[in-house]
Amino acid sequence: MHVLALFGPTGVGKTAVAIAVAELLRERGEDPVAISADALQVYRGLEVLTGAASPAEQDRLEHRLLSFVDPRETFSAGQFAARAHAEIDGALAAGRRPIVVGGTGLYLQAALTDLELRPPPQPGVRERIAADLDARGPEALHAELAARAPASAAAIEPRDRTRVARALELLEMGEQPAPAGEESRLWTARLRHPTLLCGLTMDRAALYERIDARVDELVAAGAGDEVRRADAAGAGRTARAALGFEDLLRGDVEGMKRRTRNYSKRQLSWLRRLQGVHAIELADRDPEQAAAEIVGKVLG
RNA sequence: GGCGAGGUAGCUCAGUUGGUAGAGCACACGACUGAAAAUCGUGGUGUCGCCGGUUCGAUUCCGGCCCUCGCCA
Repeated sequence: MHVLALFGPTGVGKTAVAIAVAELLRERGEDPVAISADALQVYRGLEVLTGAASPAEQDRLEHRLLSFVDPRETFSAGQFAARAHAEIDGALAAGRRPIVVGGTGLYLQAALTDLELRPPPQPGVRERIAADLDARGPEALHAELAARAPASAAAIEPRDRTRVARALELLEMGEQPAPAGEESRLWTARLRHPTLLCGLTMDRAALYERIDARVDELVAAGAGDEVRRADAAGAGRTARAALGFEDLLRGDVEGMKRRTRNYSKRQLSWLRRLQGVHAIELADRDPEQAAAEIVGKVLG
């Protein structure tokens, strides 16, 4: 049985499509299960802010890998990969159709492929480098990296704080940098299981309108309260990176909309880069029509 | 009506001692290996309010007009 993967930008309505696909699959006697590939919907207590499938939606289709991380904890693609592999393998072993649904490109690839990620940071190393980064700036650390590991530095932009820090971190741990270019497995077509990958797309102007409307809905549904509660409870660095987290603490709804639109565009860049994607244009169609195309033409 | 400040990119503004202008944001495209809803790279999109004067040349100096904001009537 093939894994089905649905990838698309935030606001495109992935959950509704996944549910509609699941209903068609049940008519064919299948037992589908959704496996979320989303870096922020993993946190407990941020379901409204992150637009996770609601309890009513989860009644219609079981969703895995939602709301299982304490927001005070930091989480990572590496931790996610192990969980996602276990969920997908478990579903297949049980004869269930895994529907990987997501918006986080790196998490989708982590779920579908064997990325061979470098080791996680040792305790204290990342904190020390972060402090150094704040004090001296990324370009100074990049220069240091260039002196100690020229090949590693050459693959990284001097102002790219995250990657400069990660490269130094690996260097101090005595690890090789992640492979780049041809060596990278990020864009490989070699997946862990036979997979049918659908890219959900929509006209840009329509997508941006939906995002703006969706942010208003999330705020009306209490996203601001969620964020204040998580903030008071000591939310960690990775959970605070959720779109709108810092914005809503400041009451900046427009800022959350802007960041969400920016993000959706980066997701579309990721989508175009993926190999073997079946493009599913949502345009003016409802989720049932899109689901019919996916089940009929793609799944066959 | 008087006084003052201002009109430059989609927005907020900088600037040009006179040689047709540039930042941030927005927007487009791209990168992406244990922070990825993160972090970055590339791209300037323009009747410099309008009309006239001076000048080889005016967005810049001068005059008039229009508009906006504030204060005073």
